[in-house]
Amino acid sequence: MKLGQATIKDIARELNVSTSTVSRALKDYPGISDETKRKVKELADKLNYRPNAVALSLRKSKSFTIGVIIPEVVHFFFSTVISGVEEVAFANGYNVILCQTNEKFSREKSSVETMLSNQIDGVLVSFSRETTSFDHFKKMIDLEFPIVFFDRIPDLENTINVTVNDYQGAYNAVKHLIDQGFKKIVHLSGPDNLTISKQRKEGYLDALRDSGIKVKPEWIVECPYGTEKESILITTELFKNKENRPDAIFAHHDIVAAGAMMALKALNLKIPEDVGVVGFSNWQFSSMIDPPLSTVAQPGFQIGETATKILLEMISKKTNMESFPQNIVLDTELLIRKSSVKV
Amino acid sequence: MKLGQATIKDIARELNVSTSTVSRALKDYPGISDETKRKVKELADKLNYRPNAVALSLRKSKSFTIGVIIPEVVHFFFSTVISGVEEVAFANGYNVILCQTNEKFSREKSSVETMLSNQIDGVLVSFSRETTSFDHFKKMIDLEFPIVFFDRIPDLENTINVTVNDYQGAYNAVKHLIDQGFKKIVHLSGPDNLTISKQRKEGYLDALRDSGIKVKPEWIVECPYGTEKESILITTELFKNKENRPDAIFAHHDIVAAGAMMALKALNLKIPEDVGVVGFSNWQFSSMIDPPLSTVAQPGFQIGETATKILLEMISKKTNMESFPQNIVLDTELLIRKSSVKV
DNA sequence: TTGTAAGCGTTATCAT
DNA sequence: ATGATAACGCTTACAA
Repeated sequence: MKLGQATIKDIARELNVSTSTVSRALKDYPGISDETKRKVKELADKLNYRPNAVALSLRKSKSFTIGVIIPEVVHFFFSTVISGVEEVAFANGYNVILCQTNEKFSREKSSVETMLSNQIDGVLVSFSRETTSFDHFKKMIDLEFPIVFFDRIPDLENTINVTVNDYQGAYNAVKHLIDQGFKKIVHLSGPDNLTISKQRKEGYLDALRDSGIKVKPEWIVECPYGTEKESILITTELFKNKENRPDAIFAHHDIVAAGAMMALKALNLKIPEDVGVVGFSNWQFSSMIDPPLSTVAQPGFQIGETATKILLEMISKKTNMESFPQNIVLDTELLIRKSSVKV
Repeated sequence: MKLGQATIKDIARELNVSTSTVSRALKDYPGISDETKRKVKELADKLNYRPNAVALSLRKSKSFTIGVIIPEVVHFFFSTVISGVEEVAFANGYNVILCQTNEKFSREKSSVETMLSNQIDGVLVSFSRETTSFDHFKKMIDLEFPIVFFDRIPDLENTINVTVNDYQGAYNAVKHLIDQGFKKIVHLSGPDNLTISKQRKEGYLDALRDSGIKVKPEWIVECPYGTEKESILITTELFKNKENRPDAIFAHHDIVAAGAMMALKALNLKIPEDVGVVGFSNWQFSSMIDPPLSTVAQPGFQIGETATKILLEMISKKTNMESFPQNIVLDTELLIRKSSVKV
């Protein structure tokens, strides 16, 4: 495309051979004289020849590019996943095209269109908060287009998903709070339509139930946006009255937990003496805040790696769809720090 | 590429017209009967026709794709920049291909090759910590390949760069520490080969000089990796002895500052009473740590937006190279929080 | 108003 | 050992 870029044709012309000869020489096909090979390669080198990946894509119906659709890059979790994706993709000669939806359904749909138009070989998806219809993904699946969902997975048949055990992670976190002697544990939950939110809520509920603690409905508050500000407002509301004040928080993720901690401090409540706090995701900052935040760590990098490995396998069709594990569930790890440990 | 994907040929065959007619009808070219247009569009719709972007790329020598080469996605600053890039690219119908170098020179070189092979229309670059030779970029520039550097800019002629005023940001930060009464201010600096590191160091030096403070050589310590751990080690070393102990830290970025704060706390030094701390970049966590960290905020999103806008202009050659501003320098903002304010 | 054909860069197939 | 040709999907002179 760049004016200066040499093509196979240029080499062929200059050497008075055919393009097929050049093509073959460059890839060491049998049946090309060493002499020719040498000349071709030398000239290619000199002209700084670089195969045109676009022409190859067209010819081979394969672009060596995978797409990633995620809500937002700036979320630590997602950027960690991308790192894992990039790593595996790069190691296998694949490029990564990135589309962030900013949690918008419309952007997600157009991202899917773009990706299909661009003949990408497969796609990794974690869908937006707004997404409730999955027709756009269904379409891809029906076309047998390689697609792997991670973190946020859809309610569809025959999808391949990579997640962490959100239920167990939440269960362990809440169990830990109970073990520490906390009894009135509220849950700042995530958007209701996401499976991860449901799973974490279930884990929370079951942990309380298993310990014989009756859950009050007002203990579960949805934080749909998951921002610090939202969390501060909600937490302040929950804790401002002395009577019946809860004594612990299990937050849907660390930003929400951090917001809650700020609100608690503003109310002059001590963490963990008055209120224990556990978050989810182990964001970069979680070990640095005061007190350090206990949290459920998700292996983001590993999620990215795993999802990409599976996707690349699907692409190269080493195996058929049926042989793929439908759901890969990775383990979380409860990191106990000061915010939840009674002294 | 997907077996199921309809092409212009399919439509042509089914409708008994030529492919050119279909092509023209689809894009409302003049000189096509309304009747034909209608039929073509209807069928296209029914077959779920989607133009093959790869074929278009090849034909037009234009891929509507830009590349981004950065050290690491997981850095809050870079992911913020990507957000800005994505936003502008998307709004203009461009895709974003992402390559992270993991701060490796070799990866950077191969990324450049990949991008060139893939006929991307332009590239945004913030190079790796290891990079000291710029031949690979020089090659692109000589080919008049559209390229915009941001944040980390090379020592090359005729490049277009988007940065923040690191010098001024650092100067303001250190001036602020001096105004607060701190006198023995150390600088935990960045990798020496990066312009940003040099600029920040200069700002630091000039601020001290302008206030008549003599800088001791041992006050400047390089933190090449910029990790929390590295910073903890270095800070502990710097502050463990009572005599001649410094009384403030200006860190090259917030992670380093956060590490320093952890080290100070471990030494039982109070922030900001005993030691004032200012960071750089306003990472997400900076307002949440204890005490909240004063820092120099960089407009990451805006850097991404600006760089991408310029790149797209270069691509569409609305203007010629000479008319481009060589250096866009955006302003930083000093965010004063508790970590640097003497009570 | 529509069709024909060439071409973007590459490779696979069939000749020679 | 090498060449000619068609094809991938699409656009665009040029012709009709």
